Amino acid sequence: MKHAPPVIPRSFFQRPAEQVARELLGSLLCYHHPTGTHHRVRIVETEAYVGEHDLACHASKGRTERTSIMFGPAGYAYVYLIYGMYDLLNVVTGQSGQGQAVLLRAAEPVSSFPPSAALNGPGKLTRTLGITRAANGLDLCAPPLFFVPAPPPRRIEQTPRIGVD
DNA sequence: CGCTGGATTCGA
DNA sequence: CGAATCCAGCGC
Repeated sequence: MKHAPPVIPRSFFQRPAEQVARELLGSLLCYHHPTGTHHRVRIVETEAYVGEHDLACHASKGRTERTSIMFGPAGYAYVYLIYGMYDLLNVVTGQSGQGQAVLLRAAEPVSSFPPSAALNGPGKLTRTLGITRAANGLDLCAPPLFFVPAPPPRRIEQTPRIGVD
């Protein structure tokens, strides 16, 4: 017998960042931490960074060592350190060479989390899950870090860009 | 090789 | 509103 693997396939990410950002809402993010613990959270906020013509996108400054992952194939993690204290987690989207990515801005607990667990912010999300730049370049279509399909929220809000001019 | 600023968060 | 704190990117 066959069970459809409960993992969002790479083809899902090989589409425009804006669309992926929207449809990723409600999905579950699973992370098997090296220490053995594993987390499951529900994605509730994302933001699209649409390649070289998007001035807010790191890829717009040209392809460099750091941003090269964003120009690679979709479905991989682009994690980088911001302001020296927070790691932000992105998913590469679109086709190779476009430099698109979707930033995971916030989530909410699915399984039992300590009360102190804060997931409401791109920096706090990665801090709580224990994701660091060591996860940069990871394949997000297979363990230890992957997404599971789940019903989307009833209502989707769209707000202006956050944290950039 | 030194300087600068950033997709954030917290506290006053 | 400003500080905390790291390092990629760029200029000399």
